[in-house]
Amino acid sequence: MKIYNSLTRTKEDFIPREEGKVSMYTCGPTVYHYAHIGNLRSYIMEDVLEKYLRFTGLDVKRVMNITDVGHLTSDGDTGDDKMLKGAKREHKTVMEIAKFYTDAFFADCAKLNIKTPDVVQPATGCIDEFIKVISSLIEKGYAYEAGGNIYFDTSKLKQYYVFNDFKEEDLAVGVREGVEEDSNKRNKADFVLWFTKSKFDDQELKWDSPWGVGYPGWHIECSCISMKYLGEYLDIHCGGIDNAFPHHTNEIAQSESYLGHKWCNYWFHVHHLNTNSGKMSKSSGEFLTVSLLEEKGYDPLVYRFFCLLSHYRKSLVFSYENLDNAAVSYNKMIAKIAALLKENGGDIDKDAYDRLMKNFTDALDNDLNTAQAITAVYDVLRDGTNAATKLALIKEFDKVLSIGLFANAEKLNKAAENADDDLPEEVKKLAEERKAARKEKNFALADELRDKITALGYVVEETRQGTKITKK
RNA sequence: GGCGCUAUAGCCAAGUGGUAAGGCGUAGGUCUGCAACACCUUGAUCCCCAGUUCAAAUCUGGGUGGCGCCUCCA
Repeated sequence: MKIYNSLTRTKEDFIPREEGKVSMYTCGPTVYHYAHIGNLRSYIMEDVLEKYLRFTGLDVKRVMNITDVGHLTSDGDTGDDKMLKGAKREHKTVMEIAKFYTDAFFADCAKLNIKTPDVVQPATGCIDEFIKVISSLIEKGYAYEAGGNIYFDTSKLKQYYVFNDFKEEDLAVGVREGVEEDSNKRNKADFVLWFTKSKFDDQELKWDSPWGVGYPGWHIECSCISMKYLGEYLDIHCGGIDNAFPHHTNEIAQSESYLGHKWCNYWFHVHHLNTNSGKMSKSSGEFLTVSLLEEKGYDPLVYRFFCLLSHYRKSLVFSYENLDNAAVSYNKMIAKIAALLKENGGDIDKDAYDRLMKNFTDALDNDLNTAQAITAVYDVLRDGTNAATKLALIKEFDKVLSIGLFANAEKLNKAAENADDDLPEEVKKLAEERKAARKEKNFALADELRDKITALGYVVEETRQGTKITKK
């Protein structure tokens, strides 16, 4: 499989360090609010990556952190603590907030068929590891104390900017409103490993450390949690593109300084979901969550399908028009599969199976081209081979795509079978009358009766199998 | 200001040097009392300019537009 590596900025053959095994790390959510569907795009694409690696026979171990320690809006002693802000907003303790939104996050993932990683580790459970690594970095001369906080000294590195060709003097510090430069730093790019000074007197989560009571910086948790569960070497690190700098850059700085050797070989970055006005964020525009989409009548899997329709390294624009487009395509696809399920029968045609399977694997082997993989599903549906072969392929595809191709098609068929049973007596009666009217070719009456049924909230359609009445 | 990504039909989108996949929509048709469904048919020389090449949407250089990052962000 070829995969684009942000570190080398080229597509490379993916070769795990240990044959047959893959260690994979994902930056998890900060649990101070619901995840919006832009956040979830990354997790969907990473889920496809993980499942495809497994599909090709690799044994994947995937670890994800949960950020339940407050992040400041800047390394300077300014801004707000996100966890604390969330807690205040909802009159709960920080730990209650973390628990609530962690559960909410995994509930959303479940609706989107995102597999829970093998290890999920909240940052607050690894304070000892953080202290151990920070102590070692100080010993090795990569970190220093200033103004009560511990900072990483980026001037000690041969190359700090690994993903971008930033020049230190060109960095616009404080480019955002409300972000001030921290005068304790020796170098512009230095970052905090451990805080003891905070303007938040009521900071709930604090731990004792060799440097005083405080809490960890933003970046240290991912390095430590990864090393704790996956060891000194990592095959793939995933995350949103906005984390490439500074978060991932800092992770590399810390981890490699601590380990004394290269840490992670492949960096997989998912690009953003945008709205017409730019990047989707929690602070501006409509706050789009999975629950909101459900309220509006969309199956969460339609959103997953929508994401799969585009490449993970391209920014994707979300609009209801585009989602509707995806929903129509998705439902038609499901309907076709439902029809195949009724045919079934026949033996699997090995040649056709291999040929059509190749379309699918070729697509995903090429830097996880999911749009092409969806086309491979259409290739199957359109092909002249028998239903058994098609269904076998689709079942395999969906192990990776996870868009409920089989499950929803079966559901559709079952719903069609039981449709009549669920109808209210009133509707059934009108339907019988209409059937009789049609038989007598009294179409005026039939149309009148159809209008009555429609008025009760049902849709009447003549299919090739007979009259179908469904709830609107 | 610096750095990075990107630009394909009405919309979404693939394409990684050999003459533009697929999906949605549109229009026309077949079928059925009508409608819907289904099925068939229907569309672009690829932002602009220059260059390399027998050959470029695909490579190079220069523009222009969009998006992102530059210490909250997936």
